[in-house]
Amino acid sequence: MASRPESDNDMTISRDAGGAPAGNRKAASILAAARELVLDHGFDAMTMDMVARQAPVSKATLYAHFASKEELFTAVVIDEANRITGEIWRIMPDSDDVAGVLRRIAEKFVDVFLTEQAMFLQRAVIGAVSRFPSIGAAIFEAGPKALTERLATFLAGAHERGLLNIQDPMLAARQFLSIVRGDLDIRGLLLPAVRPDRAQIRKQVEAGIDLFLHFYGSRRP
Amino acid sequence: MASRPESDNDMTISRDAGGAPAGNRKAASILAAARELVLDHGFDAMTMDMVARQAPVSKATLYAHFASKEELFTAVVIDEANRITGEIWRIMPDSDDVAGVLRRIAEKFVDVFLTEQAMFLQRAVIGAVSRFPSIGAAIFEAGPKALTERLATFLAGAHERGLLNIQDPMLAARQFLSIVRGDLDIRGLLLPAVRPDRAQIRKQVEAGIDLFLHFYGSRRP
DNA sequence: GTCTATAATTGGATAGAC
DNA sequence: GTCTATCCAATTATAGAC
Repeated sequence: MASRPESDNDMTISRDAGGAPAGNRKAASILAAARELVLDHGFDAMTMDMVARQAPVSKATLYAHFASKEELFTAVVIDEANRITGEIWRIMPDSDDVAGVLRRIAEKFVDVFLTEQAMFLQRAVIGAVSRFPSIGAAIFEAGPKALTERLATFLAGAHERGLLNIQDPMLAARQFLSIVRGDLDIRGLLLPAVRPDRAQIRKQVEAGIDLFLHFYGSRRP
Repeated sequence: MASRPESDNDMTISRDAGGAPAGNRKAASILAAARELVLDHGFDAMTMDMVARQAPVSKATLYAHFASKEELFTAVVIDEANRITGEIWRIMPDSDDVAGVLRRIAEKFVDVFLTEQAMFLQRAVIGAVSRFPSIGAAIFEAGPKALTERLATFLAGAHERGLLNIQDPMLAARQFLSIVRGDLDIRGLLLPAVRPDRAQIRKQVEAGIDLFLHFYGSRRP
């Protein structure tokens, strides 16, 4: 967690063009600092003093931009979730090579969602859900739900073209993502020190695709 | 979360037989209070004052039994994890009715692991892992890892008896549990207010067993 | 808008009497 | 072992000068 690229697609912050004053830069640096601290320490272990020190701004300035710690946390989390899920949206093409598309989706999925960074985010969010349920709902909508629906749409299209035989696309999409995921998410959440084994992940992805296609291949099960 | 049955299998607390004085009852009531508060609020939102008030004991008494908040939290979590996983151990028989066994495992699995209670526990643990990694490791060993290994042993036995065709029992066990789980864990963790749909869960379990057996059934895939 | 300094509260942990 | 009362550090949030 040494260095992390700064978020670049936040809607509330315009780029620092000529006219934009230092205020936006301050807000951006606050958000960047908060992002790093949230990902490293979670909600509770991150203090507003730490944010102010790292930004670096005064606490008064910090509160001038974000009314409370919760609001700052929510801003960080939603921003990050959109950034992460956006990675997968881009590589969801409509091709007749079903196995190839599934492989690319699966590999991108494990690459993006199971990174150390995404794990820190999930840990922070899950730990905060009890107190801020709306954050959990927002993440669920922007993340797993959107991804499953997108995949289900692709699977339904493949079914109509006779490439697959799928009666319930949403169920099949959930199954596919679950198989590919395996226990990687649990391991990542509970064992922060253990680095995942890339070779085993690849093997798990391949085996998952085989299992899925063996059942949903065009021949009627 | 109105009432919750009290834990009854804690090793550090003897039952309140004749000789046992009030000390054990105090410790038990502390643990019960902490358990409820941990499950309802998580580690940080639970304060030692709340525990003392709910036990009800004084804070000094509390600290006489548990040296720190972390120690109390760990005691609660390990105790609860053993209780939950113990539920599944019991119904893992050695039968030739593979589909029946898998169905019973899957149903018990979703029943036990995906209860509101277990979800609160997972939320509390995951939120605390960043600061107390040993807790995450302990839960992982006692929970997912032990269950997967046990299931893998059963699958390997079925393979040797010619009932299934499984080359990698651990991989297959992970796949089976993942399919059955689907996105129920994510939903449970992120959407505490949403009650799971029992009918859909049952359908998901059945579909998962079909998918699994279609590939690993005795005929060579 | 931004800063320094501080208020106000909370919460983990303890002292001393019984 | 248990209680009441309290200490001390940390933390969120704000007041007032510039």
